[in-house]
Amino acid sequence: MKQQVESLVTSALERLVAEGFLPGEGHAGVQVERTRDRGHGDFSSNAALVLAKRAGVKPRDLAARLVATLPPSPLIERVEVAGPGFVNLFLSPAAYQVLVPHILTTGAAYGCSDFGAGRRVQVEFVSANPTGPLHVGHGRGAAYGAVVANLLAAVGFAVQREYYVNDAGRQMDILAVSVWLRYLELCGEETPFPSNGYQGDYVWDIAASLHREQGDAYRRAGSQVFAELPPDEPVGNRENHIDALIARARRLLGDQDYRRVFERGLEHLLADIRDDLSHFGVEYDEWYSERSLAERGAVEQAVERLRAAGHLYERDGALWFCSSAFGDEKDRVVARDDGRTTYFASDIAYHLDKLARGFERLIDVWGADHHGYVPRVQAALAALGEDPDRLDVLLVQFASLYRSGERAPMSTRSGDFVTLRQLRKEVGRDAARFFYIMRRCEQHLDFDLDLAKSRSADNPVYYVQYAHARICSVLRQAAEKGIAIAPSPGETNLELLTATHERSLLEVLSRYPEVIEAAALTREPHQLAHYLRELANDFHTYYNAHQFLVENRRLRDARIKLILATRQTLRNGLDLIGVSAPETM
RNA sequence: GCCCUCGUAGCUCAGCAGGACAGAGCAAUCGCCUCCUAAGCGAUAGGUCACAGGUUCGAGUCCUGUCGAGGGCGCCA
Repeated sequence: MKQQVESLVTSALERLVAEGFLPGEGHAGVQVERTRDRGHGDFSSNAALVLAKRAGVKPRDLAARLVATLPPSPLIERVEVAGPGFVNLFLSPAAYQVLVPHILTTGAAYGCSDFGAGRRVQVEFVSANPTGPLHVGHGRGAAYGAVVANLLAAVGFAVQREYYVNDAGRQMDILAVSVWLRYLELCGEETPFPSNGYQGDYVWDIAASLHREQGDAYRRAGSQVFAELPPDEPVGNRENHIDALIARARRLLGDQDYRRVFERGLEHLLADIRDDLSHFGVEYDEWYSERSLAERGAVEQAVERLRAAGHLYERDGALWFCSSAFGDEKDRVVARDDGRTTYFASDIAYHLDKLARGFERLIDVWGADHHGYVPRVQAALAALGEDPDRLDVLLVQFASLYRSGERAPMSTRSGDFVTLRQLRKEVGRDAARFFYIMRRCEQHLDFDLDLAKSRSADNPVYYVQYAHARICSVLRQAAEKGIAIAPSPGETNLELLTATHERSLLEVLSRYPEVIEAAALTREPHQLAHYLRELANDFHTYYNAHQFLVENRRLRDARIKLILATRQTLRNGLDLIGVSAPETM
């Protein structure tokens, strides 16, 4: 609807240019917008204000000229010049009458567009290390990334959803050692547990299943394991201690058995994460292995490309990338003095690989704690001749849980945290999804568990869902009374929708595609959440003000059509957010 | 110290890529079910948009600085 109005204004401007009344250039900043105030019409354009100076005319005179030039359209009832030179456009009732059959015939596709024209976009999100179950912080990234991906798909992009699996690297070794030590305990060995190890109960679970299936196959004497290791904290350095422990485990188990223990931990946690996300309504097209990059030699190649381009140098035995020449605040190491490449090197390779796979645009959803990492990745892309602007990093702030006003603890290493699974079980998937995306992502989120669980009007999830259920209920009533709920075709009877509440509901419904597009392009799912609340509100108000199942057959038909269109729009919006649209509550 | 994000009503937050008198939900006060689910609706009250400059016809929105909150600055991932 907005587009149609926009094109009217644009063609008027083009005519003024053709007539030599306006310069042909410099129309940037000209907008057609929804008005906030009904008194200002439905749409408003600032064109005269923006262009007056260049045209050498007073804004109001230009506005009058613009109004006179506007092509006639059945959409527009009247046009006014207002204030300093705004052009206010009032839509005709007919404009809204076509909307209802449009929504009903478009159905689930209402709000979708071809804006993206099938351009390929990749959204990578969550990508948590498989060293433990997902916690509530990951949940926010999951909900956010999933909805951003849904929104982009809705406006016509070819979206690929990807999870980057950090299955290489030291953290995974620490997990493997943690599992092994728990296993040794189950075998009856007396082994201290490193302060740096993963202490969660899930480590016991993995160790137990290993022990159940393999018996004592991986058993080694505790004294042998810890003989002459550098001391753990508080006496020594816990990093040195655990690194030595990893090396010892490798040596005592041999590469093959060590690998098996390692794989056991990885597979267990990955399966757990997949299952968890799947129940959360988050599905991926690709689980991309970091290890596979290294095994293919992609990391070496990336480093080689940097070297060939002359952006590497050696210092203190390590290999550095001069990222500071590309906007980073300091240079970064890509290969350590022992020759092992860093996580950063893998990440460069990974992003190059994404581009090589043909995505026009890359979206990474990261925790806000990684923000310092953004400039170096973009620096690497720039250094290799890629356009760093093709990578969009969206930083999601942490979420804190509040239960009866108290903040819930969060610490991955100690295993003392609320998991996404627990959250889902406690508040349900719908409430969790909705609450997670209610706030802008760069805003700290205080997740009120009591509110999310409350079955009351205070709870925005129920509020929106209730609007949907209420419509279904009305239709059930109608069916019970033997009233036909199949609406008449086309625009029949819609001219009867003249009440203020009906007009208002129609206006909100007509805005839905604009909301989807704006939310997708700005990557701001919260706009959709707010919109749905507004739509639900308008519906509830209407419900309270008018009876739908009235005696007058034609009016009843019109109203049923209107609430069917409302239900469809609510459904579509909830679906994008990943929240169910219940028929009863 | 340097960098990032944020600072709007008592509380939690919107404010649409600068626009016409600053919005919503809670909480507070007052109303509304012989009627399609009251998990609902209406009304009242409540704000120098942290502060100071600047850009602009026009600033909550853009720029600079100050103050305040959170986060980040490893040959960790």
